[in-house]
Amino acid sequence: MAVTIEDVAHLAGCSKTTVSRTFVLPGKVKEETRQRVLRAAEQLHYSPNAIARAMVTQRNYNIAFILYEKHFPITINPFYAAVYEAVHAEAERNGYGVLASSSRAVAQGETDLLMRKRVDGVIFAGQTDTDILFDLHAQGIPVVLVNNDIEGSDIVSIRSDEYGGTQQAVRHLIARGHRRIGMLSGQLFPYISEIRLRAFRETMLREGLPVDERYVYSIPATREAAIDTVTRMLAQPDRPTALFCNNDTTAVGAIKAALRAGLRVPDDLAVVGFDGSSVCTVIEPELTSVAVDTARMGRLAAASLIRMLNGETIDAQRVQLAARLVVRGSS
Amino acid sequence: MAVTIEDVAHLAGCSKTTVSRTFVLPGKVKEETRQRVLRAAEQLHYSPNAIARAMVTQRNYNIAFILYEKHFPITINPFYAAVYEAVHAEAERNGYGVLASSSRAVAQGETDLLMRKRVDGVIFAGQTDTDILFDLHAQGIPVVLVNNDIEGSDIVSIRSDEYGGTQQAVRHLIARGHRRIGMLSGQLFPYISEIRLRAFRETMLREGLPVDERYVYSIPATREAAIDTVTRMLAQPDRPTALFCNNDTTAVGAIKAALRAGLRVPDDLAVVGFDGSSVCTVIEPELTSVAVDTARMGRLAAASLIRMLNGETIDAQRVQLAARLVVRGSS
DNA sequence: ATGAAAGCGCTAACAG
DNA sequence: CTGTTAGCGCTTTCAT
Repeated sequence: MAVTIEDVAHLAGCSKTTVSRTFVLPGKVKEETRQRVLRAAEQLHYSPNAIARAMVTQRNYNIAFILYEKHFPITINPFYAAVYEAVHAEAERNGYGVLASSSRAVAQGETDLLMRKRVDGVIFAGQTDTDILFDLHAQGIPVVLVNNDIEGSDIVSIRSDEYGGTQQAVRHLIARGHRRIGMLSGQLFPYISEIRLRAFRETMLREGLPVDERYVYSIPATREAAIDTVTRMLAQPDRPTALFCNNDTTAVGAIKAALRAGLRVPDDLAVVGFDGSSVCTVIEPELTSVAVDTARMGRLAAASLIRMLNGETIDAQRVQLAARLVVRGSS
Repeated sequence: MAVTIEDVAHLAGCSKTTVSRTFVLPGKVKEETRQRVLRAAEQLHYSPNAIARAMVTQRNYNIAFILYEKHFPITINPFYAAVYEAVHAEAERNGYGVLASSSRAVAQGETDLLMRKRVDGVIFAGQTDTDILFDLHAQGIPVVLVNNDIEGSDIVSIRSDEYGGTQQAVRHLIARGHRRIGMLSGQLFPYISEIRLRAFRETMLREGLPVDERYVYSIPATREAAIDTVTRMLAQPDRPTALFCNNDTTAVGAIKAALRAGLRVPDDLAVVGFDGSSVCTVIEPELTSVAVDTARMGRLAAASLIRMLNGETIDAQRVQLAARLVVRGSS
């Protein structure tokens, strides 16, 4: 039914091997025969069967992008959506396809999804089941971590400067004259939440400002939870004049709560978010946010993985990307 | 290196065939041997190699999701992002992986991405190069269209009720007392834009209201273009009191323009969008929008494709989903 | 109920 | 520079 390498070989009057070579190692074929093969291939609308090729080369040019289930589906999370896009773009540029899935689907006996499909490598974004990680690692399947880090292991990881980003945000608010600054600590996965929270506390302290624990909220990282929390907070007489939120979604919730309470942003309440995701410019006033370079993060993750797939060595095992505060109307 | 079916056969003391059968046709294997094989497989951490399987069955349980380039990357477009998620979920539920790509990548000689990878079927979202479509169709590769329709062909398509949705939106504004209603016609792809524009005009007419052509804008479907356009519109003395926008992105732009001009939404300007995408609840006041059932759209597209892959027949070749106006604060 | 053999379409030694 | 041979790991007739 489908045209195979053999059909092309017949028409071009040569062996399968030569046809194969014209596609894989064009340099090793005489110009004349190469042309003949190419013409035959075109005439027959031949295109090499990647499955058959994968069968023998043991590589199928597909990688998996596994996102921590709480951030799934990808769409819902503007941050990881951006990372995914960058991964996808870099992968496609190198001839790789990307199979996306959630950590839950993977964990549910469907490690098979990874194993069966025989992806060449895997990118884990966000929290990760270490068992699966080591499983893959043991099987020699290259793995790259995004926004996570398994200490003590030699697994490649790409993260951003959580601490420095938070510091910039807090100092910015202080420079704007704020002294009572609260924090919305959305429950992202521990690794991230903890660093941002600690950075907040330490920076406040270092700048000589007290941290009022009544205004440090640990809440689910949803817009709804943020709206509820901030609405209640705004009813307090000595409420903060500024709020640092550990992601954009909760920051948007904070802005909405303030607007609904009839307050002005940033005059009555300044808000800063984290991630620099697409929602920053949807809300009005637009959200000041610590921008993580998600494009670079995804690109680097994919590029590193592909290098490993090619047997090349990785220069940096742990990469930390700079985070940069982008000031907009909300502060 | 990797454990194969043969290793399992040895350990279980049977032939490869029997091992294969325990996984594919468990009913055709004696309970006792089945157990023995299963135990051996588990012990060896065996998992069938999908590539080898694909090689012989000629199916690799991967489908492609091709999005019209102008809507790419998926992230950027909250509408198609939602469709993609639903496609992905339904596919995964059925053991299929999804390879996403843009129509541009596909068109650029890289039809191969589809051909080489030998996906079992393809979903095209938005505008489509008909040549590629017919190419695939000719090769017997099942295809499903989302938000598009090739008239006169027998290609399965899933769309939503553009006309009815628009009608609901316009009537809603009229019911709210608006008489001077403008329209922001973002340049989506022709098929969609035209229907929504025509529906707007016809509904206004039918309701006995004049369409002031000065306030029917055909603009790029971006937030920026919408902000520019609406900012200028608001400077007109006899400006509309309401605006129907043919997608949410431009509607958000309209709201932002009004707020920046110091106007109140919806009191000074009511805004209605189209799509019911995630941005509706990010902006404040939240956006009234014609909700397209993207979840169902994606699910149906994937389900239909998979049915075709299984050789089953499709009940409905052309499906039109109902659209429903969701009223929020912006009107 | 099970096994032997053939083959899916391709690449990779190894010769020539 | 080109061809021959031997698989990659699995499913599928066809026997038994």
